[in-house]
Amino acid sequence: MFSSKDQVLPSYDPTQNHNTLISLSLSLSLTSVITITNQDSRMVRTPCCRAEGLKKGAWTQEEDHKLIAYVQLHGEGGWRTLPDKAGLRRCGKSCRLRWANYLRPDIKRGEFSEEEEDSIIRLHAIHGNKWSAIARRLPGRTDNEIKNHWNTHIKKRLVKKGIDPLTHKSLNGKSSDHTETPPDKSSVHQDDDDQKSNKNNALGSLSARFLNRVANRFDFLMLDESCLENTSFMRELTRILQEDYV
DNA sequence: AACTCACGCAACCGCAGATGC
DNA sequence: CGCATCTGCGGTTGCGTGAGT
Repeated sequence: MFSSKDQVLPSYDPTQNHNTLISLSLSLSLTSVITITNQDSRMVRTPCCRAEGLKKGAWTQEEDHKLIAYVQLHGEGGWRTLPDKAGLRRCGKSCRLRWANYLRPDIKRGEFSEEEEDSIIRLHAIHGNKWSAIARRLPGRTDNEIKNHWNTHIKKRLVKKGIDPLTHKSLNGKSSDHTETPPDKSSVHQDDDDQKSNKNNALGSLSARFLNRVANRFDFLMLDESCLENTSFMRELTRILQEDYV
């Protein structure tokens, strides 16, 4: 049931938030709509790496060794303070990423098998671009790796086969219900403008990120592919959001 | 051999949600 | 309860490399 990621990261249990998620009302989604659409009022956050002189770019062997040694000794977590303690001139975020995507001992390197690719396609049909959710179900593969593989290989292959990688339906235009079709990522910024100028169209042009968040909140309900086919579910969701938003 | 282009992948960035105080 | 900080996630960028000319 648990992926290797969960085993390696005992402090992180993706299932533990479900009760919290259940209690979240759709008004939270409304908040998300407003946040997404109002790019101009985007909150300014302090950069994660305030200190100057922090190294960026490719990691050296020495840095890798330091990070591995530290994590093996102290475990994961405390990424903010880890660089200082481990003697690394790196941002904590960068350390976490390096560990999670490259240094973790359980990471499976090398080409994706056919079975793995099939799983990715199937899981993408259910979860969309929720790479971490997909990664949890593919032991040894990281979300970053899966995301890269999807974008560089699988997506192209599906298009070649005449399958829309976003909807997983035929590109021949058989699908007529666009309410369940996530928007193309390239249209996200344009969509934001549309939403500002036309409130009624807001729901039809939400960003993929927002849809993913909504999907995430319903993750515990969407346990199989039938949910994807369940257009009434999507219509109901749209209706609820519309009621909240308008 | 030199140059350009396309591709793949590691790493970065900015945000949202979780958590701590 | 509200604010600040930390962590995780998805989108994006940019560098290295190999193929093509």
